[in-house]
Amino acid sequence: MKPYLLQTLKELALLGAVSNRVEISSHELAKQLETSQQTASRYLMELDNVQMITRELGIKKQLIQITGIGAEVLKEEYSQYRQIFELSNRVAFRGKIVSGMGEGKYYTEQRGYVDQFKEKLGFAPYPGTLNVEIEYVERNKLRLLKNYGGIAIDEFKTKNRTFGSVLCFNAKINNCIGVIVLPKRSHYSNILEFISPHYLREKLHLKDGDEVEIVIYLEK
Amino acid sequence: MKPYLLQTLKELALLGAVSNRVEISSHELAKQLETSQQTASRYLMELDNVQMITRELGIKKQLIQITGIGAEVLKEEYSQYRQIFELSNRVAFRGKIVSGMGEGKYYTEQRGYVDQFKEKLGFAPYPGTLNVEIEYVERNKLRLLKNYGGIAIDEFKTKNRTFGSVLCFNAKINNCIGVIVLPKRSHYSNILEFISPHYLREKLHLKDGDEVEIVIYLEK
DNA sequence: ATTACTAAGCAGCGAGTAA
DNA sequence: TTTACTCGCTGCTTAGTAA
Repeated sequence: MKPYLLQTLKELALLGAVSNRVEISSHELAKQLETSQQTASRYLMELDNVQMITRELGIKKQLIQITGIGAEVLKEEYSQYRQIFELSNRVAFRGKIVSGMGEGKYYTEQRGYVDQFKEKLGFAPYPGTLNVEIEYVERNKLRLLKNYGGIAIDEFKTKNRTFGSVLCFNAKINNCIGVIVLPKRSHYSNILEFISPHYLREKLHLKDGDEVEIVIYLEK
Repeated sequence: MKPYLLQTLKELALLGAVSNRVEISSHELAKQLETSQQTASRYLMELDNVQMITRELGIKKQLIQITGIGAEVLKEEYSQYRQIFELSNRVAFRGKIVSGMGEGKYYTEQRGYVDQFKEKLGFAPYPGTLNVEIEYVERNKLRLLKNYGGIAIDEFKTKNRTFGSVLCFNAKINNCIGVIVLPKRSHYSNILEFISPHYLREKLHLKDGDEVEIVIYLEK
């Protein structure tokens, strides 16, 4: 959606056009938007074309109401601003399901991790992790997360090797509860690993390439 | 502020740039905004020019943080969306102080009105109204108001004439409590009349031409 | 008064490229 | 890799104007 159309839609919404028809001329709208009458008129036509408003053209003025589609767009925008200012104890990611190469299963079966998961998270994970690939740029959000803490799982040693400490965050994937596991060290990876008492891939009917929505909840 | 700059600022904020420095290249930003690297770079320069972000240019990437000015712009935007979706029991106006021609005083001194004000609003108004001129286009908001009700003051007759019924709405002008009085009949006027137990013009140090913010609170 | 067309001008876009 | 310049081209804007 073009930014100037969004602005126009918001202006109409502020005049009450979400729930009522609003009487406004292209000239008046132009004044509100600080642009010309011609441009305002064109904006209204464009919004009409993409079915975000309905218009009743009279001989003078026009009655405008925002449609369901238009209201959805505004709500999405509103939710992003809430994300910025209100829900700073939540961090959201979009990503898509990918397969690991069995390392998830290997790690989630280590006694040293499992015992701590039981103690600190309250469950033993289903063997294996659900891997979600996120956009590289979202590592900025991951950095936020690491600063905020999370539930620490300590490192431990077996006779063969050392298993590094990890940070856990309560999260939801497509609204289903689970836990995100991030290696405490290591640089940023574009894969988020999800553990849960259940086999999430089956429970959520997910296959590789599916788009998912992840929301992480910060404790403090 | 140009709409596309606002969108860019919002995108940066979603990555956490309000409270943290965010590491991002113009190419990555371009991908987020679905535009070209050159355009993203130009956007960042423009935002920098108007002091809405600070940049630390490294040889790779850049560290970006939103400034106080930038955060203000985003908050204003957020507040408008709240207006649309949350505070639909509030209606806000901007306007400027104007002088009436003494009619306010004439009306607010009529026994027929004063007695009803005392009974239904709980105070006798200071004689005279504080008049605020609003943008003509905001009559759309006034129409919303009238549909929602308000406190009705009934018409009454003296031996000389009839005084029409009016609708009262609890409101704040520059955060100071008072009551907006709208004639029940009559077409839309671009003047809002404010009554209060106090002499508001003095209490708020207002003079003609001053910009004020009015918020009307709907009961139900 | 309106809305909205045409036409011309100009701002913004992005390919190419330098540093 | 980066950022950001130039410059040609596209598309948005607006003056003029018809209906």
